[in-house]
Amino acid sequence: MSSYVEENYLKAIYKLTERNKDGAYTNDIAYELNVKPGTVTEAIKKLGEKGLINYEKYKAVTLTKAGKMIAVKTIRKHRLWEVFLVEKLGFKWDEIHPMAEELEHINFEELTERLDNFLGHPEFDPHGDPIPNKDGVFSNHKSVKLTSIALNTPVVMTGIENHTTSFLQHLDKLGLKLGVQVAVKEIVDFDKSVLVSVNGKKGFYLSHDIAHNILCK
Amino acid sequence: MSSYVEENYLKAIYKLTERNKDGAYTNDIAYELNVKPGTVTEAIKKLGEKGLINYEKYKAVTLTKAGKMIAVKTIRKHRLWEVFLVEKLGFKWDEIHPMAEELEHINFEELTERLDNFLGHPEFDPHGDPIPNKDGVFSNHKSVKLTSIALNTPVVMTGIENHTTSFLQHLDKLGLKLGVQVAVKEIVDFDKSVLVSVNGKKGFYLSHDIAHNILCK
DNA sequence: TATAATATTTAGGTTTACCTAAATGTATTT
DNA sequence: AAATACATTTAGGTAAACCTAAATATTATA
Ligand SMILES: [Mn+2]
Ligand SMILES: [Mn+2]
Ligand SMILES: [Mn+2]
Ligand SMILES: [Mn+2]
Repeated sequence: MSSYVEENYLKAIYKLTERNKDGAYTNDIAYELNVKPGTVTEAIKKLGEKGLINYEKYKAVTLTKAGKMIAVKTIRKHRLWEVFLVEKLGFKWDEIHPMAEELEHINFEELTERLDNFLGHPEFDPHGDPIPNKDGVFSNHKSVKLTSIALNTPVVMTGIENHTTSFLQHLDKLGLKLGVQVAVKEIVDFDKSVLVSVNGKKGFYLSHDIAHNILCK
Repeated sequence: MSSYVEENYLKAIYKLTERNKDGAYTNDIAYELNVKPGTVTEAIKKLGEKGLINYEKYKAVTLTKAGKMIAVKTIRKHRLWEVFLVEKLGFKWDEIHPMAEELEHINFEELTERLDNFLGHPEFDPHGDPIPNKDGVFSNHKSVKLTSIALNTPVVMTGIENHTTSFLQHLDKLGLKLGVQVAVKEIVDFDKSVLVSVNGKKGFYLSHDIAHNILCK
């Protein structure tokens, strides 16, 4: 299996396992990678034989230590390139993901480490997601959803839980970017929408759905 | 045909056609890409159908306008990434080619143009090769081989005609890098080796073979 | 101009990564 | 516990990009 395809399977399994501790299901992997379930069965059997995942027929799969390392290193490359695209080339945070999806498969350790150095060893990517170090260790963020912040308690926006272009662009329009100070002024009883202030200034209402996808500290 | 493979065929044909104006031969393309001649025949037929090359059975192939554009754009990406790797990440000129071979296939026009801008619109790559602009136009260098420079005429080293690691590393060892001033002090009758001075200082002898691969202006 | 040498193509295979659709296994609901 | 729904696997195919080896063209040489 080409490293391109292999890395994408392992990354998908990693992502799904973060949510579902049991492991990743065939159908979910298929959905994540835009392929059909039969294709996934074939692929995960091979990854199992390679010792990269734990595969048992009809069971959810999990990553082995080796598989997890490849997944995490791919995430590291992805996020470092995203930092490069934003910090050095001036792209916006909603434009970078497709490029990083390709760049993450360029495998030269020396390139990754020099890039990391060039960028000043960033700890988080432009979406606030942590960048694992070269040994695969993540620095822990401990952020919480905006929907669980107490009233009138100022916090800093540190991340997001939805990475769609439309969500990112909407946040831009509202001036909600990483680092801004946010405070919840009111929780609307009717629909759980929240009134927020941004950097002290009088703010606006956010739907529960939006607030739920904003992370703060 | 994947853009990765397609770009490599077109690039190889471009390179071979630069030398052999008739076009590129099946066997030469095969050698260039490390594949077997039968594989090339199959590939060039498809590229012909796509309108990227002019293919006639048993004849050398040439690039169409469309094919040439893809080849040149691939070369542009390759050389821009090489500048990045040297200027920004601090790699040496003998380390960068394999990485650029991968990076050149990342196809996002906006990425290429922003990279170009970030690098200050370089005209030449770290090996002295010209970087075509986004319309595929090369700036002309007009350099000549060190073997055809008149005695005691100081010139500037601007390029090389051999890109092997061993050649590059040898030049490094001799202090022969792009931009140095070189003068031919003597041409040895016996073996056509040349005595050169470098940046005014007393120099050393270079075999004809080495001198022949050094370009000056 | 035959013959030999060399280049190119063709024929028949393989592997990878995908597909559809049928078969089978697992889970949920009556 | 059957029946039904849903998930997963299997079976059989395809297309891309490679291979080897045989067949055929072209080119060079005797
Ligand atoms: Mn991303
Ligand atoms: Mn990100
Ligand atoms: Mn190169
Ligand atoms: Mn170069």
